[in-house]
Amino acid sequence: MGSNPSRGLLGVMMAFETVRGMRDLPPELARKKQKIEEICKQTFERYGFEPLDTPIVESLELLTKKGSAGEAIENEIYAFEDKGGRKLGLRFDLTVPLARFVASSRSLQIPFKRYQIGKVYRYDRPQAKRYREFTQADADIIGVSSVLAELELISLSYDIIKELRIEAKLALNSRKLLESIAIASGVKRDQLSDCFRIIDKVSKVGWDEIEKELCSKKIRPDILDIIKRNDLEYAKKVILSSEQCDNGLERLNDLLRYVKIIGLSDFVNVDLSLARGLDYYTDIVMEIKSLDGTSIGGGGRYDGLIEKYGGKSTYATGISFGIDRMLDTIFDKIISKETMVKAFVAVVRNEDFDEALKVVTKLRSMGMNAEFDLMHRNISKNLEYASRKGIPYFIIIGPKELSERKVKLRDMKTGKERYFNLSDIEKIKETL
RNA sequence: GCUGCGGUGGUGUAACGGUAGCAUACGGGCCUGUGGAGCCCUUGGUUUGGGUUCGAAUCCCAGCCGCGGCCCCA
Repeated sequence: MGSNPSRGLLGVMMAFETVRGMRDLPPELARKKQKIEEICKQTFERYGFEPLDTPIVESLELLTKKGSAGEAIENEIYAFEDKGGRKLGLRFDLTVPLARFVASSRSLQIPFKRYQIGKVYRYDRPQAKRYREFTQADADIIGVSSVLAELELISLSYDIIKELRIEAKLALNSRKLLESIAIASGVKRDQLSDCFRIIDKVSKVGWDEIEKELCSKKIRPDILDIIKRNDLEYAKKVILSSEQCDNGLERLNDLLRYVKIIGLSDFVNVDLSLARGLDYYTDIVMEIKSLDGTSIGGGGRYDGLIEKYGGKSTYATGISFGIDRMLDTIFDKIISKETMVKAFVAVVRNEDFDEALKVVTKLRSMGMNAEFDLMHRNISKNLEYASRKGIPYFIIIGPKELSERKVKLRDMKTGKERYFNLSDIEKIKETL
């Protein structure tokens, strides 16, 4: 088919489909996605984060600013020119727009805690769980140097994961520490970026494979021995014996101590191989992985980014959740087969239809989600419709009921039926 | 952007190079006011464009889309 409408043999117009890498969500999935977003939003707000809304379109210059996201992601930017010849692009994350906002805000109250849930775009090869348009939920704390900021992020991550009933763990590491270990084991400064990228793949390809890769790039593989142990005490000894000073170890230990205090030690694992791809991370990095290994969120500290966008040097740390990834992993764990519709109103005879209209209007004015038969189908079909759609209550208006100025309310689950007077429909809502 | 595999109604499947069929979903009907059932009926398909052939879902080439890998990442 192709993304343009094509013509079949008889010149008949074929239907459009979504463009490559983008998808429609049918009601069942859209409902779940909304539910996930809602949980994120409520959690963020419970922790005192405020919403920020920024444009999807940014200047290409901002998005490609060197030293921010890294070269690799530049190839993934959806870029285009507008009619005025301005070079623009679609945001590939929510952190860069935030940094722009902060950099250009003169009077931000610190700490600035903001959240944002929105679509982002990356022009890469679509595969399962990889889309060119996807939704992220971001929470960031600006202006705080203490790892208490990271603690907040970890804590809210736990709350979200728990509420979604996803089985996942949070991996934690420090780029500074990793850097110190690398330098101490003979990796040259200009090899760090490559080195980290390779190490980050361990869980995917295994130790032997990355050792080969390191060697092929002429990077000394000694670092692997340290990382393999995944032992902070051992790492400490290695670093202390060299001349690395600001190694991030202390901060990582502080954070772990706090994590223990709030009882999340089981949720958080130190993983010395965690590096993460984006270049703007400077210290603590974290990643949330579900048990099947897919990454559903990640983040870390990016203390240098805001300055790069013309602001003053500012501490910053944040986390971002991949809503679509969560949606794909949850799939049917959140049972939301029921529609938001609470009641369906149907008549037995068409001539009583006006009464149904009045009743449904009344229900809606009370704030109740209600539907009625738009198609004049018979009662049996309507029951079937309501049943399949999972509407919990069915209101029947027939000659028997009307002769007593009543309606019948049927509980679709139990089959129990009760009568209500037409004059006090309000009572229906109270009793549900 | 590079690379391997794939593509039949909405969904799931069948068809030696020779009549595109089945199931399910959707829509309609019956059961004459109580549902997820049953019976009957309708609609709807070979990803697109070329080529080979008397004849292509089937073979060849290209595009599109999907899946996996590289790259990277949510």
